[in-house]
Amino acid sequence: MLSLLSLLQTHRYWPGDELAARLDVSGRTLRRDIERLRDLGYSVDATRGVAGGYQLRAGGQLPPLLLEDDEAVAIAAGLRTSAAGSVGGLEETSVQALAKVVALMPPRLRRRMDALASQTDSPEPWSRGPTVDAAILTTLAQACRDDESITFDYVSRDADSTHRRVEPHRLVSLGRRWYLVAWDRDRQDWRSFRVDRVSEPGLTGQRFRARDLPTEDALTFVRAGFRAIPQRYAVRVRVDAPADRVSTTVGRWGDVTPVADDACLLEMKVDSLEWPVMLLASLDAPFAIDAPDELRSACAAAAARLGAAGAARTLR
Amino acid sequence: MLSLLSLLQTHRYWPGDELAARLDVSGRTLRRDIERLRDLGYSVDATRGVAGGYQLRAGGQLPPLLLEDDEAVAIAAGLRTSAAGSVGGLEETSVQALAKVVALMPPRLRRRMDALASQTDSPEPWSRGPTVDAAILTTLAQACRDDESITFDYVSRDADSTHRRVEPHRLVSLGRRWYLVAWDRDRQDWRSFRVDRVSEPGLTGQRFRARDLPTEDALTFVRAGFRAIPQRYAVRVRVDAPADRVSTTVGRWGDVTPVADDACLLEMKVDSLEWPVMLLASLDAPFAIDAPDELRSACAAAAARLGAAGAARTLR
DNA sequence: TTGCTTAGGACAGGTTCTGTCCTCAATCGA
DNA sequence: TCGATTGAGGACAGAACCTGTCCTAAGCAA
Repeated sequence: MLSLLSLLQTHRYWPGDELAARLDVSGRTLRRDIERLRDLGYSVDATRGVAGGYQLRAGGQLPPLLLEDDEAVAIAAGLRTSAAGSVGGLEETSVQALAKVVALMPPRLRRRMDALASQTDSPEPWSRGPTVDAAILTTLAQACRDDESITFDYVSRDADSTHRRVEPHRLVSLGRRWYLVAWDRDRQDWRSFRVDRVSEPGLTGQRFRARDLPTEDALTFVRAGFRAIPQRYAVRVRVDAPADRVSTTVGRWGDVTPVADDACLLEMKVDSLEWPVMLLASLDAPFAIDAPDELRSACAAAAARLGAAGAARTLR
Repeated sequence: MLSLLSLLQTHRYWPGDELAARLDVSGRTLRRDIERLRDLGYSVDATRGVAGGYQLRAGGQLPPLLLEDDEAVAIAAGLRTSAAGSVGGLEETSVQALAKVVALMPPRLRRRMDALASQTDSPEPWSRGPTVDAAILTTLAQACRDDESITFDYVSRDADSTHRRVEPHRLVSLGRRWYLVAWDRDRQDWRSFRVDRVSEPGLTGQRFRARDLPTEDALTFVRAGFRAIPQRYAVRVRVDAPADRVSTTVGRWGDVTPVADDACLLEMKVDSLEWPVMLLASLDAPFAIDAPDELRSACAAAAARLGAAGAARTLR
């Protein structure tokens, strides 16, 4: 029946006798198998008459997906970018799905995926959060899923590097960073680890019995460990352009509030002024900076460089 | 056996008697079923002895993937971003995979996916090519796969809008744009359509017999229809910073060639100067513009705006 | 060495599947 | 309207397969 399901997925439309020939069964048996698929919840439509046939429709449940090699690699690549945050709100699910796909990938597809990753630039080179290696994320996700203890090197905030042996519980995406909530075997206590500071994760092959978290869930645990550190710069700039035009460029990385027909207030919270400078440079509109002072300095410096570039030709 | 496969995919490790209990079969039958899966090409590893059990390994082929609802939505979202070009070289495969996943998605998951897409910003708001609606791409991909004729509205280069009835052949990704190669029924000839100019695509339910292209493949056909239009601006800028530092920011959208220890040549081909201006503004390094003249003007204009912003505080 | 797990053969009994034959019904084109 | 072509599905005989039971063998960790 997997063969039948596989055939139905590769092509939308199949005349019954063609399917039967492919599966080397009689027409009656083919109709019985179709009926069995339907009983299992798959939606197989049929058309009688001239040019009749069968087709698998989206039904009550997603059937097992039978993927070509290239498709599997594309799925893994897409999930990697989602796990990196390009699709807000799906990071954790993307990592789970990626772990599942990667765990089952034949080695030759795994190598193609890795080769692709190594020659793919990050879609957002000025990353808003630290870059997290998708391979590390995937390994951690697998360990969480399988209740398998792991070891890794960890660099904490005060730059000490330690070797850790932990029982991973859950991965949490919070504020553009990934955290691993795990039981630290050496410290005999729960810890929350920034994934961007994790390196050389290794599966140990040892399984453990999952422990109860001291908090209601992993997200709560991670938050409890926070001292609320506001982002470094709160940018406020008045831009003399319509809000919708500015929004188009800013995207989801800032808030744009109309203050007049052709003026708006742009607010951003950032750790680096690089991106607001880039943004303001590209807006073909006058603007006035309300805060912070550092942004004015950065703009002045950029203006000097851009101005000097304009002048350079004149001297030739 | 799908139940067994499903269980093996959800968790790495299963003792045999636990699996047997879950499936409500005897241990012997469980071992027979495992053997059948192995005969079908799945790699099921087993460990005897204390803490023994079964686990599904990546083997010679990717097994059918059994996905949770959230995982399917994450896969679709990731494929959408890949189809949009965030992962170079996989656009066509991503669209194919997306078409397959979407075709089989139960309506409730389809709605969740659409809802997510409508509230997701493009990962690159300053798109290098025209934005292509992933839903349109998916519809076109399905029609290509199923040899089903479609209709759509089309705005050609000279802004005429026409209604078309075509037999789609192939989607081609070329130079950051998507093209549909199809047989136009009304004009009785092959045509290549820019997907960003397609709207309201509709499946007709009518299948057709695939025709032979007049060229060797669809890519050749699309290229034959090109007048080679060079991109509008060829940017050449000398930057007084190390090449690797500049590369980090530029990513794959420009070429960076070292010309000295702490200087390099940046070359980009763009249709809009917006992005080079942004880039140069954010580089904390002096630079000299070799070409084009328009970039100097744009930098001077940006410098004026950024400079004015710096001056605004002084007046307060 | 012992206990715990998987591996797999032999067997009886029961269950399911298959192909054949057939009627019925829907669809499409002439 | 009619004929051809497709799917739907019942009845039947025969074959094939599956299951659980019982058992021995083997690998692994304590």
